[in-house]
Amino acid sequence: MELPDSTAVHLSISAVERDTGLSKDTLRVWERRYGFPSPDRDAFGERIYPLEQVDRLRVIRRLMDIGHRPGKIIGLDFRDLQALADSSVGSAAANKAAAEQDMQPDVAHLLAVTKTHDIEELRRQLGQRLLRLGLARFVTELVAPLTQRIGEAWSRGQLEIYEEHLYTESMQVVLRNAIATIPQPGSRPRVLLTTFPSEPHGMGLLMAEALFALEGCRCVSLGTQTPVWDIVLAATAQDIDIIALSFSPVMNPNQVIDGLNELRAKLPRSIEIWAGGRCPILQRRPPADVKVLTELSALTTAVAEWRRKADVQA
Amino acid sequence: MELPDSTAVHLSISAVERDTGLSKDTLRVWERRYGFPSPDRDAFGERIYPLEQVDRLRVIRRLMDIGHRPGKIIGLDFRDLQALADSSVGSAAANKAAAEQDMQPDVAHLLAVTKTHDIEELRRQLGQRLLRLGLARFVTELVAPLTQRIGEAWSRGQLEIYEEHLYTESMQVVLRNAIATIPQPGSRPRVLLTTFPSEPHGMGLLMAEALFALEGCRCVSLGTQTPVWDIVLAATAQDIDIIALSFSPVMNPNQVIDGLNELRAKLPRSIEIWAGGRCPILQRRPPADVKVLTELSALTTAVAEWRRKADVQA
DNA sequence: TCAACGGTTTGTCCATGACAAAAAAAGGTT
DNA sequence: AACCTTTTTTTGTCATGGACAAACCGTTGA
Repeated sequence: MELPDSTAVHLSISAVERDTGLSKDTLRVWERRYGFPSPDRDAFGERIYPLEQVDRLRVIRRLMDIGHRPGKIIGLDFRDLQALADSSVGSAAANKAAAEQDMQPDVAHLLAVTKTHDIEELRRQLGQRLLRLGLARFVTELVAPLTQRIGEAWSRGQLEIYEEHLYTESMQVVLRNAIATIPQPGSRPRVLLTTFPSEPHGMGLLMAEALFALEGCRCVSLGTQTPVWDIVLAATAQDIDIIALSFSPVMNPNQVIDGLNELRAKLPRSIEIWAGGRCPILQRRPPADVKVLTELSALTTAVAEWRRKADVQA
Repeated sequence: MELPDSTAVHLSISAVERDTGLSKDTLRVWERRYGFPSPDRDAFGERIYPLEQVDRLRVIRRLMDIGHRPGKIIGLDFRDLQALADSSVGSAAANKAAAEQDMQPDVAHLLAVTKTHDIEELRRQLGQRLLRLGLARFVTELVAPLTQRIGEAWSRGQLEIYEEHLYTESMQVVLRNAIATIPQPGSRPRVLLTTFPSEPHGMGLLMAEALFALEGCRCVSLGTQTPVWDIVLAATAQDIDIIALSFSPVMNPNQVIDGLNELRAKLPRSIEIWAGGRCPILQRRPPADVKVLTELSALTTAVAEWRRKADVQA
């Protein structure tokens, strides 16, 4: 497949912002300070970024999420970045070998199935695993790690966007179906699930909803991308106890922190905020008065703890 | 609820960007040109926006989505804006009277139920209607008009964003469940469903998927917001006959046209593009070689026609 | 009725300067 | 060596003001 015309292999600054998550300001200031990226200019003097530079920016972005600082890594070439990425992923989570060895055979297998584009087969296998493991283990042991692998594979360029979409859609169908079969008791806590406006990924929400529902919580999902103020409105209108928010690694760290602080300030103290998802900033600088769930498996105990506290007060 | 300190009732420029969808550049240039918004400054000389101005910005944004231009409406005060919103929605579609008179009793009833925030009740009633009408009529006669009303009510400010989210989520659950029960034959045409990157609304896709599936088509949904190039990749990889795209009224007309042309250019002639949804530009200036479905009900006959053509060629 | 055309509106881009907050480095004490 | 405090460096975001293409609007002429 060919890409003949030059417009196709260059991206505008706003396209790069969208694709990398780096703001226009940041892109310009990096160019000024570090000399990278070094976009060409079109006939109007506007920046146009070659695809290879955008790819490199994505890797840099990913390394920064792990904790590296731009000044140190921005000069490295693609090969060094890739090597650093591979090694850092290991050391950061202390699971170097885990990448291939510890990966559940099931996870590896399903990752492979995803790459074959055979959706029927993928969906069938997912359904099978669901029945075998039960919903709780299905979510914590398979969906969570598999989704993470898919994300990693995508950001390494090993997976096309549409393949990721196919996976997400299939998995959503399976999860939603499973959730629908759980009877909804009117029990406490009442949980509101959603994401911030800049977070379009809904998979984390579904995983959380499944686990909350299994614990007998009353779930109210708003879907993705709800403005902060509307989260407040919905929480009060629906008599909510816990607001569960999901964050993916691609979210702008500042928006995460600002949003959480703003939400906390506008919300009555009695409503708790729980934040989950594989977003680095949450672990590095968790805001006060927000419960950060590092692992999905922590959700069950957290609910139990909430109930104990509620009983004491009552 | 009190918000005593000044930081709480003011938002930074990035917070306003997040909440209104207006870029920082736009916010600054409006201030320069029109004198609105007119944010205060904090101790460091940075803009801080009072909540009331943010609310007004949101209304302006809504009106612009309908087709108004900022220069004309930005000077109006809140009351005038509200009035304009009311009248515009009606006159634009030339269905002023229709708004209340022609509305199916069911649609009106469910709109009312949505406003009560009682999701269980809403979901129960939807399920009931689904059984009574059957999926095809449920989609064309109830979901489509109801979704439209909800959108209108929202743009008139009669419905909060979170109420719209609640409706969307409930309806999606019902529709997805219904779709899951349809057996999937391996039959032609194979249909790929998705939206362009700037179109986050997935309801139209679900409605279309339901109808396609009922016609015995093989549906492959990518969910929302797939880049054009990935649509091409997916279509070829999945051996697709028809690409079905959904557009809501809020989509930027240029992006609609540009995207469709780009897609058409990159796609083999044998793959058809069908575009649906209540997007004005589609009817005013439909691009060549793209089938525009004005009404959902036209989908059934369109599929029949496609099959006839396919038979002739075979 | 429609198409072509000039004027206006509007969003986005650019360059450069500034500065607070976070991180790292340096220094001093137990 | 371990720990706290202070300085220095790094880094992202904000501000200003100028520029311009593309979209839009109203008008003219066929």
